[in-house]
Amino acid sequence: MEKNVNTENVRAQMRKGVLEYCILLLLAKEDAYASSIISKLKESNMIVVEGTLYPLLIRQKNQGLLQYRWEESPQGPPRKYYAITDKGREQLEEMNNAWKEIVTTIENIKN
Amino acid sequence: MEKNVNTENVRAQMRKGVLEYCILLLLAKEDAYASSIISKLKESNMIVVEGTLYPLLIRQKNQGLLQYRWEESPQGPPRKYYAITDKGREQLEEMNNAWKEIVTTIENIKN
DNA sequence: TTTTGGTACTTTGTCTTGCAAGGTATTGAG
DNA sequence: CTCAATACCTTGCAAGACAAAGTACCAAAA
Repeated sequence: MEKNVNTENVRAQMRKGVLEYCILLLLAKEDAYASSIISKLKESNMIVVEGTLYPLLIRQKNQGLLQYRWEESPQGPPRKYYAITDKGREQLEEMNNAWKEIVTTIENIKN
Repeated sequence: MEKNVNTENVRAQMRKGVLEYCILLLLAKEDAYASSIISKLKESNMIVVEGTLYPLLIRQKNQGLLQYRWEESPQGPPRKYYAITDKGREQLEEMNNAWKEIVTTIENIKN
């Protein structure tokens, strides 16, 4: 079905633009490790895969937006819990504003 | 000013996700040529440059979403007027839905 | 007639980023 | 001691945004 492929592309592209925003939104509420972030985003229809998320988390950590700590898991290997930093919260503020602007812009273009 | 650079990056990334959507929204209202599209988007705070827009229009044309015709200009070289096709309008419908979903998703994540 | 300035379209090269696919490591159950 | 489940990480490819440079057309001034 060509239509479904197309539809997925369209959604995928829009998601990309707000992925980093979503990560910060989630981590602003509570610390989380990569696999749990993927689960949470999936619940919200934001499909992300490991190969996308891990590099993204590392990038945000390198920018000083996130930090992490290791925690034992009840089962399996230890988990890398990410937490948002003060700088991350500042960035999140910027993103909140940027998001509002984009939404407004789209409304404007639609008239 | 590091903050401004960052702010611009944030906005730029979000814009990317909706650029194709904005083009179709504009062309659904009236035909336009590249330079005028850039002007219109600039008015709406959607900064786009030539090197981004031209390949994008060509891509959308190759996908059958747009078609074009040449028109004389009152001054300077002729203009390539783009018009949205039926297929383009279908795609626009998909994008409208995708956009609504994304907005809803962000609201959900914010709680 | 040649130059200049404005308008418009196009291409090239670089850099970033998303993602599929494959890899490594830890733990507990059978 | 293997197997399954859970986690984390890396590599290689492809798409796309953008800066910068290039081409082309037209009209008016020099």
